[in-house]
Amino acid sequence: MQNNLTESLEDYLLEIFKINNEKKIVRIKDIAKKRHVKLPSVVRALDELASRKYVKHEKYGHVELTDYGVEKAREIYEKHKKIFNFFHNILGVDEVIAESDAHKMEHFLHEDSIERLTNFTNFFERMPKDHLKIWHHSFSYFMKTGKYHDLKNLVEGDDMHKTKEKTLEELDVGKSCKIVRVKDGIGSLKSKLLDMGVYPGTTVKIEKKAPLGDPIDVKILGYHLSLRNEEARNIIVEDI
Amino acid sequence: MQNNLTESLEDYLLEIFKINNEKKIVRIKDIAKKRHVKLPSVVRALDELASRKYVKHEKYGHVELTDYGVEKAREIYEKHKKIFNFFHNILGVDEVIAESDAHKMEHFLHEDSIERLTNFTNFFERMPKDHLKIWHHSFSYFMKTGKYHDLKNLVEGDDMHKTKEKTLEELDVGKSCKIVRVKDGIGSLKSKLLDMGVYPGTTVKIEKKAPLGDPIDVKILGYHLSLRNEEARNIIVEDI
DNA sequence: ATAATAAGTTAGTCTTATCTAACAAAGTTA
DNA sequence: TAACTTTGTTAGATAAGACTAACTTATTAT
Repeated sequence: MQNNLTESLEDYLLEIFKINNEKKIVRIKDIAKKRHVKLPSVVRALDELASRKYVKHEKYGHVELTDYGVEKAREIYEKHKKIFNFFHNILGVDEVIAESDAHKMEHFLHEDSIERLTNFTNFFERMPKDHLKIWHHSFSYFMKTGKYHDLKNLVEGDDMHKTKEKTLEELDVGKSCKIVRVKDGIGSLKSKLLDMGVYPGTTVKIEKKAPLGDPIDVKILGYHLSLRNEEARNIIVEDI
Repeated sequence: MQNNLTESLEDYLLEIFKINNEKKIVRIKDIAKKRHVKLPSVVRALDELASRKYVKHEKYGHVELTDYGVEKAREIYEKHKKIFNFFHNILGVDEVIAESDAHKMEHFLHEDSIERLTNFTNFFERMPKDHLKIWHHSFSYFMKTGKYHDLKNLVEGDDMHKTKEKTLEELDVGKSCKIVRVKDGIGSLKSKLLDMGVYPGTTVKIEKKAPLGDPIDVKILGYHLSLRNEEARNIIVEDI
């Protein structure tokens, strides 16, 4: 009957909070399904949460969060989102992986670490496009070569536009373009695209892009596709 | 007798590895002290580790890592260092906090997340000083003001060291300030101002500012002047 | 060299978090 | 409304990881 929650109980609390925001009624079965546990485990956890005043739960009735419970759940949720955003939006970690990593970290990561992570995220997410482009370019150049571009060139844009050939990698979010050709680069990208019916001339739109990393979300022929930088680099495009 | 380690067992293994690198002999007591547990807990853990072939341990004798154990420990240690470096060296999280956060993360953080974190860390740690300075400046300016410096100004390095330097563009409506200098920027701004008798030291007041951009109405020496953003950006000012 | 102290071990307990099996209440359908 | 299905509960088991108490072996100091 102590008052601090274990990781497991925090997970239950958060799950209840999430279900509550989707459906009206929170059922034991739903919680069990989401947490991948059996019903009795949920019941046990609810007893614990109820004894600590985070939830109300009458036998055979539905589950309700107390105000205190909502507050706590929201706190955890905020942490989760901040951590997730950093790993997914900034670092470009795959959505599923970032979810699962953040889900663990949300329980213990020091608030100072989270704050700094958040500052970082904000810095990149609110950055004007031209700034962002330079950082992005500089980073991917570093990843490719281990070197750094001369900054003046970068800012003046010399380096970025001198080659006539534009690749999908360089395209900005929201922009559409036409595929010119696909280089035979990594793996089976070319055949993968051909299978999808993507030929020169097909229009591609950049949906999402992590500031300093993969992946790039694109839309082609109605499909959503997640490309790695190395892949996007092999797709030559032109403006429409 | 399964072969994958729990977080707790990984911690024991890592601790043995660390002690081994400091002292010759690894004693149960040392492990217990480092891990803040009692002796029997260590003995139990060692039994487990021994049954999985990570350590050798004869009754009442000292503890030794197998080659396999060293390999595994080193793996964990590497992860730890990478995560720690990011949080401490890049984000600037306090050493103790970063240690403890990394110590938790090292057990589960997905290798892709770690790789991206590491790339990021390398990108910053190997960055030439002038790049880094700009980056740093840009970030701290963002933290202070929520805004972004003009990149060209940053790269030209004119105002990098004087964090307090503000341009007229950044000043809020109603505020007054003193002109420090005018950069030779666009067109004939500098000479235009000189013609008006505007020299360093002259007081300027922002009269009006359109919500999302140009022009900026200022009052100098009794004149009303309408400046475009690009012009205002070249006028360095300081608070009075 | 032997008594005292330190270090290590064994056995058994506790807590957390899961599970299965058996039972009970709600809800649904014929 | 009675039978069936779904959902929820209770009781008891198991596993991990810690603990205390009691015991054994090693080390040290007189």
